[in-house]
Amino acid sequence: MGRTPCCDKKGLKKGPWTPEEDELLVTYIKKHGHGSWRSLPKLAGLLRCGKSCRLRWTNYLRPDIKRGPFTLEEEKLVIQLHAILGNRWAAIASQLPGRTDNEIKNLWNTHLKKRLLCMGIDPQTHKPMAPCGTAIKAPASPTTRHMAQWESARLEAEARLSRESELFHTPFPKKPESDQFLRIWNSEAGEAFRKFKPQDIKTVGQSPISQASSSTKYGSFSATTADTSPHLAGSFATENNQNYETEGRSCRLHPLHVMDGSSSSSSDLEDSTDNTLQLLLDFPVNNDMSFLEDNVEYYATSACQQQSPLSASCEAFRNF
DNA sequence: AAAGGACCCAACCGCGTGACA
DNA sequence: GTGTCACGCGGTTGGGTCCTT
Repeated sequence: MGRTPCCDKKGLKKGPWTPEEDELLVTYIKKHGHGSWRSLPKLAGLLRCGKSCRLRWTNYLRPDIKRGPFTLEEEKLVIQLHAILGNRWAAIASQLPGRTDNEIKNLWNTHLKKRLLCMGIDPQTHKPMAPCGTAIKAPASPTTRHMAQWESARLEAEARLSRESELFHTPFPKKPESDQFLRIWNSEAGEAFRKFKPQDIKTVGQSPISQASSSTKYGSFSATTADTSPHLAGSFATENNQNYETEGRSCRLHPLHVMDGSSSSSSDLEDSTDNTLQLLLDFPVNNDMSFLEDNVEYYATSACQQQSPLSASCEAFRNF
């Protein structure tokens, strides 16, 4: 299957957008929504391809775009998320309201990458670099990998929900971040977790995560998580066990919390899988997600306070 | 003040993939 | 099952701006 051109480029304008073009695009989208990007330029009276219009809108003209320099908190968050997700800018951007993937990509390539290098941190591995300039190689523990995969899948799902709810007619409400987690919880991923039974692992061999993600466009994730998710669920719940208070008080649930794979061996995880998975299944299912309300702040601070694979980047960044 | 290098960032390019006929 | 369309994503580019000499 050959790649099809995004549009017939004959007579189409390229290069910087003029204020007049911006005005045409904004006016049209405000009135009709973007609909099909391919047909939008013609309908809006623009001599641009749909792709160009989409990029201009998503990266610049969207009313919820947050302009101006990144704050220190945002930069820290980008570094932390990059340690988990790598160069998956869209997934990272989904965690920074008002910031675009392009903006974050530029921030990373122009500022953060260099800053980490200057501090002796490998920007790809987020580990201290050996004197020769290469990162000190330490094999990621299964726990680390599993949590990273879970975090990736979670962020992907969240990004998708975010996109779905980002129809123009909605006035871009400023929702508390916890609402996003509530949406996740109510989404297919959360649904799968709520319905998941331990025996499913044995009989089906597929995790709730992979079940949930298999129906999404992010199926490529499910292929990965399917192999590992029993461990993932174990590690997820194991850590949760350390922070979950059953008396109805607040509890922490955050993957970054468990990024230190050295804290538990894989055999420990195997042994505790039944108990911990049960704990996971015992999670509140009545939409009481108050325990996640401090999640965002947790993102911004937790990895820096703990010994995690992120701690090298965070520590160096904090002291920069 | 001028020249040239460094930096920044908006925009483009090409690929991967889901949806659909 | 296959081909096409449409879209989103990550990588790259190039022109404008800033900084240094």
